[in-house]
Amino acid sequence: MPALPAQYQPGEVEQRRYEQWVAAGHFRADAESDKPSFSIVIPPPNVTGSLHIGHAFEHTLMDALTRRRRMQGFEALWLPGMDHAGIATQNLVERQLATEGLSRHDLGRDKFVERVWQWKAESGGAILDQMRRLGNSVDWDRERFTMDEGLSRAVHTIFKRLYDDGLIYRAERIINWCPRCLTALSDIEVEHTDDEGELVSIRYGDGENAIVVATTRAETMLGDTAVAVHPTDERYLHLIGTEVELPLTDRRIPIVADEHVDPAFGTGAVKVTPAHDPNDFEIGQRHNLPSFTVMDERGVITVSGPFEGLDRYEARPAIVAALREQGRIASEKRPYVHAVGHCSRCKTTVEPRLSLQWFVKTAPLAAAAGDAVRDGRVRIEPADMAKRYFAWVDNMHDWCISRQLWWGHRIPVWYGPNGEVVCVGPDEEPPGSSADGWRQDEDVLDTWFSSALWPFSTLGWPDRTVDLAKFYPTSVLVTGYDILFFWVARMMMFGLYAMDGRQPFDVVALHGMVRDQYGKKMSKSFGNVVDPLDWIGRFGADATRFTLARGANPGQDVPISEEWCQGSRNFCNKLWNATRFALLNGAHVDGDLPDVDALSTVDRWILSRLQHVIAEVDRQFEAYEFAKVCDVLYHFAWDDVCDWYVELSKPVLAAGGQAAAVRRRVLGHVLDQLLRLLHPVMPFVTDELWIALTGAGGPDGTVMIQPWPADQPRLVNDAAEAEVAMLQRVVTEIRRFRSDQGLRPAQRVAARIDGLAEAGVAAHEGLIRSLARLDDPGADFRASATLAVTAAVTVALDTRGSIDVAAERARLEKDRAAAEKELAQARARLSNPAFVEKAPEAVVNKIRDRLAAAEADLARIAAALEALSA
RNA sequence: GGGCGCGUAGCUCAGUGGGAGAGCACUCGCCUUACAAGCGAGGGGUCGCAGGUUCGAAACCUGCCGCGCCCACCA
Repeated sequence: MPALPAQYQPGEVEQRRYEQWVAAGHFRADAESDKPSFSIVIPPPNVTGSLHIGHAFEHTLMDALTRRRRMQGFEALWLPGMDHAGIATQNLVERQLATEGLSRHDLGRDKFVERVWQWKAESGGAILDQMRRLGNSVDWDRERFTMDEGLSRAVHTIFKRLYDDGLIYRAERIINWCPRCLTALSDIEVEHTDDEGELVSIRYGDGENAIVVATTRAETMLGDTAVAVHPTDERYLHLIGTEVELPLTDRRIPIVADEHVDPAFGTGAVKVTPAHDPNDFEIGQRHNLPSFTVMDERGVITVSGPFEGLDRYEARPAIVAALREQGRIASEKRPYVHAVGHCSRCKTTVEPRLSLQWFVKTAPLAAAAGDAVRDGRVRIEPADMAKRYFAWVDNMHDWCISRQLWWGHRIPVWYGPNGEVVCVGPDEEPPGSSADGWRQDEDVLDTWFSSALWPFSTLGWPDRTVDLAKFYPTSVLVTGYDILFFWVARMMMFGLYAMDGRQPFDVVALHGMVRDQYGKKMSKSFGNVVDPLDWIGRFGADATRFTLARGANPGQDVPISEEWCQGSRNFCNKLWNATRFALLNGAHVDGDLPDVDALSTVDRWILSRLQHVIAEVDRQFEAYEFAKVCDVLYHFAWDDVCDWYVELSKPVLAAGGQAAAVRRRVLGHVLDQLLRLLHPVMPFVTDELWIALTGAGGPDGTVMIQPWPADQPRLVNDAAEAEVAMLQRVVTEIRRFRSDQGLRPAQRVAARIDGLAEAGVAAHEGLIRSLARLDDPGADFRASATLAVTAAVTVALDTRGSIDVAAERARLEKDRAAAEKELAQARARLSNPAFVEKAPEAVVNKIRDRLAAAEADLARIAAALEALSA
C-alpha cells in the first residue's frame, strides 16, 4: 500500500471519492427494498443565485443523518431539488433584461418565461455542483424542480381539489400590494419595521360640526368615505350620524361609531379609507360604506384634479400643503414611529390595496396542522419551538395565493364570455377557446403553494407510486426556524389534506441561522459573509462540515469563524496522522478481535471508552444534538486515542512479539470504528483513511456502506478505566513537576518509583517511565528530589542539579489550601444531620469519598513537603 | 401591543438540583522519528443583580437590569 503523505490534502481526495460513490450507486435509494425506509426531502434552494453557508450547514446536518441511517441498514433516501422562487427569480431575470434596456412586456409572456427557463438551466447547474462539493449523498436520479411537469401536475391537482371542496375562493379584499413588484403578497411576505412617520391633524367640516382626525397618511384622505369615533366617546356623541365636508373634494362623508376606534389615541376620531387600509376596510364593511380607490398599482394618485399623477410620497406633502392653505391643519405635524410593512423581496413599502385575488381558506387546514403536532404525530425539535408553531396555526388568516407575475404555476381557472368561472382539472380541456371569448386567469400561484406539496409531489403524487408508498411520510424535515411559518406549517396543511391525514414528516428538526464568531448576522455590507466554496477550497469539505456541525445546538444560531475551521482542518489532519502511524506500525482490521480476557488493560480501557462513545453518539444523534456528537468524537479521537492510546502503544509496538501483534489488531479496530462514527459528519477523509486502513477495494470498498458501530455493553470495563486513570494521573503529575522545574522534556531523568503496587498500577511502570520520560535508576542514581504523586506513589528523581525548592513548595502550599478547603466543606456537609438524612445515599457516599480523597491528598502533600525539606 | 428566548472564562457556547466545563485565544517549555495543521504543562469565572424555595441553587420560583428574536391592521 502506498505511504500516506504527512499532511491531509483534501482537494484531490474529495473529487475522487465523490465520483466513486456516485459511480457505485451508493446514493441511490431502492423503493422496492425490504429495508426500513429513511427519507429526507431537501428544503429546495431557490434557483436564484448560489448556495450560501446556511445551505452548507443545513446540508451537512441532513447528510449526516442520511449517511448514519444508511450505515444502520435503512433504505436511505435524500431527495434533492430546487424551488422556482417566483418573485425572486422573476425580479432577477427582469433586472438582467433591464441591462439590455428591455422590460418583460417587450418580450411578452411566453418569451419571458422561456428566458427564465434558460436562466434556470445555467444557474441551477452551479447549485448542484456546490452540493457535490459538499459531499451530499443525495439520490441524483430523483432530483426535482417545483416547475417540473410532474410537480406542476401536483399543483394543478390539489388546486382543483381545494377549489371543489370550497377551500379556494376568489374575493375582493384588502391585500398587501408591492407597488414595485406589482403583485399581491401574502401576510408573511411582508416585513414590519418601525419607521418614522409624521402625524398630522386635519380638521374636517366647519363650526359646530368640525371634527379633527389624525393621520400619517394624508394622501389617502381623498378616498375617505367616513370619519369614525368610538360609540361611547362623550366628545363626539352629538356628531354621530351627521355628515361633514371632506376637504379638497366636493364630497360629504358620514360620522360613524365603531368599537375599533381607540378614544385615547390622537383626537379619538379616525378618517376611514376602506380602499387603502385593512382596518378601514372592515369598518367600511360594518357600516356599508363605499370604497374609493385613489391610487393605481404603482402608488400613483388617480383622482382627477391637482394631485392626479403624483406618486404617493409626492402627494402626501402636496395635500398637506393644500390643506394648510385652507387652514385645515389643526396642529403641526409631529414625529411618530409606527410599524410599516415592506415587501420581503424588494423592501418597498407595501401598499394595502383593495383587489380581486385568490385565497385559501385556511381555518380547517390549519386546525388539522395544529392537531398533528398537539397529538404527537409530528414532533418538533427543539420542543420549545412548537409554541411558535401553535401561535401561528391557531391565528392564521386566509392565505392570498395569487400573484401578478409570469413565472410560476398559472391559476387553472377560465372565465367565459358570459361571466362563467370554471376551474379546470389537470386532465381536462379548457372549456372554450379564446375565439369564443374564454380566457385563462392571468395570475400565477404563490411560490410557497408548490413548496407546500414538496414532501409528496416529489415522490410522484397524485399517482400512487412505489416511492410514495415507501418513503412517505418522510422521516425528518431539517430546516431553519425562520421558515417555520412560510413552509413547515403549509406543508403540514397540504400534506395532511392531500395524503388523507398522513403527516408529511415525523419530526421537524429546526436549526438556527449561521452567524459570525461574534454572533452577528452575516451580511455583505458588514463584510463577514463566508462562501462555503472558499472554505472547502482552503480547508476541505470535511473541515467545513465539522465546523458547522460542531456549532449546531438545536434551534440555536450557529457562530462560525475561519479560525475554528482551521481547527477542524487540523482535526482532519490529526485523524490522518493517527491512521498513518497505525499503518506504519502494521495495524490492521482483518480477522477477529482477540477475546477480551486475552487483552491488556490498556486495550480493555480503550475498548471500554469506545463503547461509551458509541452509546453517547447514538444518543446525541437521536436527539439531533449535532454539536454534542462532534464534541464526543473530537475528544475521544484526540484525547483518548491520539494522546494516550497511541502514546501508550509506542513502547508495546517497539518491543514487538505477541503483545505487539494484539495491539496492532486492536488499534486497527479502534480506528475502524472511529472512522465509521465520524463518517456521517466528515465523509471524505474518513473514507480515504478507512480504505487505506482496510485495504478495501472495488465499488463496495467504502466506509459509507459499512455497518454502523454496535453498542456492546459487555466491553465496558470500569476496572480498566480506573486503572488507566491512575496511570494517567501519575504520568501527568510527573510531567507537571518536570515542567514546573524546567527539566527539559527531551532530557531523560533517572528515577525510582515507589508505591505503584499500592496504587494498583504496578504493571504499568514501564509505560509510566516511557510517557513521563524517566530512565531506570542507574548505578550512579542519587535522589535529588522526591515527588509525592499520590498518597502511595512517590518518585525519587535524579535531576542532575538543584531544583527550585521555593517554587515546588509554593505549589504544594496551594494544593494544600485547596485540599483543606475541600476537607472542611465535606466535613461540614456530613456533620449536617439534615443533609445526611435527606440527600440520596449516592450523594452522601460521594461526599464521603471526597472527604477521604482530601485526607489522602493532605497526607501526600505533607509527605512531599517533608521530602522537600530534606 | 402580544409572545418566545438569552445573560456562565478574553470570544463563541455546553452544563439546568449535589465536586464550575469545552473549543479558540492567552502564558511557559519543547522540531520527544504519526502529526509544529504538532507535543507537554499552566493561568483565568463571587455562573447579570436582588430576594425566595431547599439539607444543598449556575440550574427551580418572583422581581429588577441588559440583550435578542418572532408575531401584530392603532390611525
